[in-house]
Amino acid sequence: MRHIVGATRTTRDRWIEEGLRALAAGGPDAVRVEALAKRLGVTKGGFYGSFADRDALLNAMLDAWERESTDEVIDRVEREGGDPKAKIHRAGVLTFSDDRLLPVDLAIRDWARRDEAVAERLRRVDNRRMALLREMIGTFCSDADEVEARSLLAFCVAIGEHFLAADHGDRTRAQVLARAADLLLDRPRDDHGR
Amino acid sequence: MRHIVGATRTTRDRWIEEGLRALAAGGPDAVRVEALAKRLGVTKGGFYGSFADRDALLNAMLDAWERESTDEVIDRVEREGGDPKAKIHRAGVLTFSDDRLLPVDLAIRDWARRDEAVAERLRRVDNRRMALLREMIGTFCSDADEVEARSLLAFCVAIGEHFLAADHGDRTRAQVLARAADLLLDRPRDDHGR
DNA sequence: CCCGTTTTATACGGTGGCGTATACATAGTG
DNA sequence: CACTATGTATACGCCACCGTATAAAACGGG
Repeated sequence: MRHIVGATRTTRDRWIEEGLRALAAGGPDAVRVEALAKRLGVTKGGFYGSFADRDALLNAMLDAWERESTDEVIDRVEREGGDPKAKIHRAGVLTFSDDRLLPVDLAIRDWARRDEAVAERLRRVDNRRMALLREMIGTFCSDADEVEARSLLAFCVAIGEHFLAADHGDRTRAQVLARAADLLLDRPRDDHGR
Repeated sequence: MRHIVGATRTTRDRWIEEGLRALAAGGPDAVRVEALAKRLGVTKGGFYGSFADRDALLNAMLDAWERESTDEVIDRVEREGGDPKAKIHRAGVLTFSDDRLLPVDLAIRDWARRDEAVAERLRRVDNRRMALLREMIGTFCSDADEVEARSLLAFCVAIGEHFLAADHGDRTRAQVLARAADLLLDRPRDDHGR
């Protein structure tokens, strides 16, 4: 029985997609061949035609994620233009507000703490994102050390926010984040560069 | 055959301790009764005398962590005194530089994204830490919204730093963090409060 | 020194997961 | 229409893990 399909996607990609969903929902340990098969409405029979083993799937998932969360996001940000603050915001939105990419991103960050190969991939991705941040913040801040510090802060808050459970009294998290963004993305009062 | 022992610690605590080590090293899925037994030089036979099941151990681990990472840290910070900036730094050091507490803390943050009960505990802990940050930052910054924003930034960087893989060119991570701390913990130039 | 409590070793049944083998189905292509 | 990919179902052996049962050992108080 063919599933609904109608998709041009190869079966391989469907395993990867479902694998990323499982990763997002339960971490790498939740990526189980038989569980994915069930969710795909299939038995695991065909899996080993597309992948040597479970590990090959995990690698393919990381490949797909790496491509999607660098080239595609950066392309879109550059293509749609805007002022630096807007670009940073858009990059943040594309990466960290996407219901699909965000949970995968967070899961991979935790995974990277335990797996050097994953850490290496994450480093590539993060370096590209940091380069983007540096460039944007460099347009209104002339002290290179401060650019680096602000970039790190911006990146850390974009990620750390999701690992933080604290409340903010009357304020919403979004309100506090908006204020934090102002602190980081406004030109320093004493900056005379550019 | 008794092991080395000589410890006054009850067996229950040894399971918890080893459980936290496993949690730190591999996340909640790595907390396996038989694996812990092996590392304790014991078989799992006695485990079910101290705990109803694996889940009871996980809860006991969270209890121990919650107590250790709030009361004990906060007590020490208050007891040893110093100016606000020093206190914040000490709290950070105690929580986030401890080779034992830090990895557990990070693992629990990831865990909390998938388990509401864990998230609830984390919220309690984080709220106490945020209260401390607010208080400290409030001593040199009079705008309540800005205090909240800076506190969030400080907390996010303390955590997010460990989930970030980016490099900083010639600079070390520590150097960039020091500059970031300056940005967050120096009195605003235009603050006339207090 | 003895008895109850606690900790332990061992053995068992059950479950879930991986990877393999094999045979069936369903395209797509000449 | 065959013939060959490719995907699929089913069944198997294997291992890791959970929780239970049971009996032996260690320990501590009377």
